[in-house]
Amino acid sequence: MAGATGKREPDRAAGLSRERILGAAAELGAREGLEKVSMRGLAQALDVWPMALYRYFDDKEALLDALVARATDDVARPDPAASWREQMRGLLSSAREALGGDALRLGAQLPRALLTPGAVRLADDALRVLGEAGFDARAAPRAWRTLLSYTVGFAAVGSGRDDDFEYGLERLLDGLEASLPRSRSGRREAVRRGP
Amino acid sequence: MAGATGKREPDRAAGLSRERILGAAAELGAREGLEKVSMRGLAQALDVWPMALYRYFDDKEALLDALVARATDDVARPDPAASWREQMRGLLSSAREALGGDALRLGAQLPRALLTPGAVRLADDALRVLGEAGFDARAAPRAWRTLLSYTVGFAAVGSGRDDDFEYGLERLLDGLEASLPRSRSGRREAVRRGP
DNA sequence: ACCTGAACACCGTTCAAGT
DNA sequence: ACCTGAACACCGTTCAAGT
Repeated sequence: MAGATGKREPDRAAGLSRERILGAAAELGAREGLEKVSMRGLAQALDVWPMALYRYFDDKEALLDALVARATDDVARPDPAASWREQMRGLLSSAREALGGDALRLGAQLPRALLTPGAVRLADDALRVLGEAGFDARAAPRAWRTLLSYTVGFAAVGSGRDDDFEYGLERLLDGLEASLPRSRSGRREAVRRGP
Repeated sequence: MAGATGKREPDRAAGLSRERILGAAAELGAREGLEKVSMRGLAQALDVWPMALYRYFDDKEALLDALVARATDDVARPDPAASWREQMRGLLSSAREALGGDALRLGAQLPRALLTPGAVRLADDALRVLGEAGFDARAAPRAWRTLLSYTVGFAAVGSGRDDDFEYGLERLLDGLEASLPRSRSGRREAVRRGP
C-alpha cells in the first residue's frame, strides 16, 4: 500500500536510534491507536526490516515501556513555590493528558466493556445510592465516574493490598461527602472504631 | 502438547453455549492470564474448532466484553439499609476484586511500565510534594498510589472531559487534606473563585 | 556494529462447505 | 442449526548469515 512498485525494499533508513523508533511509534500510535503498533508495521514505517528494531529494544514490551516513560517524562515539573494542591493538580493533569492523549490512548488497551461507565451494571446501583445520599443529577454521575476511575485504576496499577485500596477509598468518600450541600443525608453513619 | 496422539480431533464437545465458553475463558484467563486467551486456544480447551465460537460471539472483543460483564454481575448488590458510604464500600471493594482478580487480572492488560507506581518518573516529584504537605512516610506513598490510581483509571475509562477529571481530583485532594494531622501545611492555598 | 532474509510458531477472521 | 476445513492476511521472535 505504501509502495507503488509492489516489492518493497526498506533501505533508505540508515541511522536508526531509540529516539527515532519511539518517535515513529508515538506517531503511529497517534494515527492508528497504540494497539495497532506492531513491530512489523513500525519497521515498515521506518523503512527497515523488522529485526532491525531488536538492536534497540529487547522485545515489544520493552519498546512499549519506553514509550510510556517518554510520555510521562514530558510531564511538567511542579513549581515549588505553589501550594501542594496546586503542584499536584499540575502533575496529575498533565499526566492524564500524557496517558490518555494521542500517543498512548490508554483506554483502547482495555476491554471495551469497561470504557463506558454505564456499560458496567454497577452503575445503576451506584447512581441510586449516590442519589439517596444527596448528590443531585449533575453531581451523581461525576461522583460515580470518579469512584469507578479510582477502582479501575487501582485494579490496573499493579498489586496493591486491600489496606491501600481502602485508604484511598475512604479519602475519596470523605471528599465527596464534604461536597454535599448539607449533611442532609437522612441517615448518619454509625462510627464504630475499636473500644 | 495436550494430546498425546499427535493429531488432535476436537469432537467430544457437543453442547457449546455462551456460558460454557465464558466459563472456559475465565478459567483459561485465571490460569494463564487474560492476554493469553486466544480464540484458537480457547477452542482447543473446549475441544472444538476455532470457528465454532463465532456462532456465539461476533468476534473476540464481544467475547471479552461478555467476560467483563459476567465478572461485574457477580458483584454483590448493596444493602439498602446501610449508609451510603457502607454501600459504596461494598460495591467498589467487590468490583475491584472482580476486575483485578484471577479471571480478568486487569493489570496485565496495560504496559508494564505503568504497573509499578515507582516506575513512573512522576513518583519522585509527587512524593516530595506530599512530604512537604505533611504526609508522613507511611501516608505519602499511599496517598500517591491513590492519586495515580485515579489518574490512570480516568485516562483508561473512556472519554471524560477535563471538567470531570478536575471534579474528582478536587474531591480526592479534599479528602487527603482532611486526613492531615493538623492543617500544619505551612502555606495556605489562595482561594480565588470568580469575583 | 548494524541490518537482512528466511523461517517458526503463532494470531483473528472469511468463506464455502458439510451434516 | 451447528460445526468443519482450508485459506488469507497478519503477528512476535529466533537464527544464521551478510556487509
